[in-house]
Amino acid sequence: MKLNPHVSVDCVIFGFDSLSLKVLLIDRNLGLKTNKQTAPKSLKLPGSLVYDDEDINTAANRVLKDLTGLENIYLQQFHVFGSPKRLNKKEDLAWLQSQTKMKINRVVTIAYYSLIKLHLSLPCEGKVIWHDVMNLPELAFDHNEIVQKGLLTLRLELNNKPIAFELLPKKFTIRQLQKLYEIILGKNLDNRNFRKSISKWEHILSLKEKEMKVAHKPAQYFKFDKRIYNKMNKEYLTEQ
Amino acid sequence: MKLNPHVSVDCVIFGFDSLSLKVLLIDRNLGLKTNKQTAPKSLKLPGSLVYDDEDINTAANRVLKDLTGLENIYLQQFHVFGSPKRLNKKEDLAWLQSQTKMKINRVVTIAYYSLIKLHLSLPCEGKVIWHDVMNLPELAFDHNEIVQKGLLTLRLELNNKPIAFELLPKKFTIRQLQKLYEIILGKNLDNRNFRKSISKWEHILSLKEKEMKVAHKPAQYFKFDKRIYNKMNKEYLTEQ
DNA sequence: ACAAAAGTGTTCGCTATACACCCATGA
DNA sequence: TCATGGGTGTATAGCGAACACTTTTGT
Repeated sequence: MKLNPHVSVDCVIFGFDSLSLKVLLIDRNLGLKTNKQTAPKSLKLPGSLVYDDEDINTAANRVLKDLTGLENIYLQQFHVFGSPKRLNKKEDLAWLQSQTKMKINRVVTIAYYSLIKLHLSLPCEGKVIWHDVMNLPELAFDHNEIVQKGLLTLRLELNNKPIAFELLPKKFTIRQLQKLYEIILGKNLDNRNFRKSISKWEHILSLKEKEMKVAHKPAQYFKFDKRIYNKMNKEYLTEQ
Repeated sequence: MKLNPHVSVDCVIFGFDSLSLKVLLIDRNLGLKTNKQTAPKSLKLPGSLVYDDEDINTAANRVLKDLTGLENIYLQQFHVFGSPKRLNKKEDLAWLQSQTKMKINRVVTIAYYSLIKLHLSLPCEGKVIWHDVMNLPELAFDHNEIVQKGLLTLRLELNNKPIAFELLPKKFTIRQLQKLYEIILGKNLDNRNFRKSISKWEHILSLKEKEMKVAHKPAQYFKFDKRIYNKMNKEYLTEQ
């Protein structure tokens, strides 16, 4: 099974820690033996060339699984970056050739975004960097552009698909949900209006459970019910 | 300059003739000398492999220009089709190899959709088929799937971008605009409510001109003003 | 008692929807 | 004069936005 040197996938993996939105980055100098202390960080998105007989979605899932051990994760293609100038930085091309041991001229990359629950402990700790999605440093290739486009896509899809719940723990408070919306949309929301609108969403169920040991009125926990969501959504689509 | 045998672009080119939404197809048996009369139609979307040093957007524009002579046309990437099984039909693979004279294993294709004004006379008449977008016959490769996804994308973007005017003549009637919306959205709209809502769109200007020689009350012509649209849209985006 | 976040209602303007008739023209 | 599509207004329900205070807990 041979890697195709012309087509790759790159994953923008988002996570949410109740305070800010993070993106998973890899330091490609981390494994180097030389200059361990002094080597500058060289951050990039996780990605891979695609195998000759591999579906591109499978390739994106493979990258995600190899890195985090997770499967059946929300993962969606959002844009192709196909400029021949993508590899113009010398160090990027050099790194790619040394990694793959292939001669590489140009790579068209298909960008995916993925949403994972950051509070779960993953087997990739230490090997990866969760960086705040705002104020990213310069990344390899055109990866800054890819993250920006991914964030924009996330923002546009927030109102069409139940993606917020992919980023939150199974039980969450309204405050957490609102904070997540505020970060992704990039604006503050009115707490009363927010509660009012989600109280109409039948796919959000309140649990009996409340927060414990917090120095304020404890918040109610809620959960997302996928079955109800799908049922409602189906009705909505068919009545049009 | 060499074609890259792994990456292609395919274009779903939509047109609107005031009655139905059409898609541009090519009969790849049309040029064959043998069986001129009896050869079955073998329809496909226009597309091309990408040159080694060519940007993918440039490649899509090239396909469009070569076919229609048109430049600066609305053209947008919407999905990548990357299953290794895309070329599973024997006749598809054979045709591709004979066309390109290259050995081809798998091709990842980036699908674009494009909107053109069908009432303009194009240099491709006779060479292409404008087929109603509904009830398409079986197309080559996975091109049926590509058209369906393109149509879905068009539907979703209709409310976010001024794409309807790319399909209409420069001056158009409200009825034409409504008909286009109805076809793309797949449902009937109330004429009074439709007129009411677009009368609020400041980027649609009524012209002095009316229809002539029609056997009913002549309709007012309108035009789309891109400058006003951009101004409004900019204000909308910044005030969020 | 205080700090800190949870939770709760009302008003107003806008928008979506439903619905029926007269008008201008060519044939 | 008839057939054809153009063009018009009103009433209602629901939604989004603005806005301030009380409640519950831990310290």
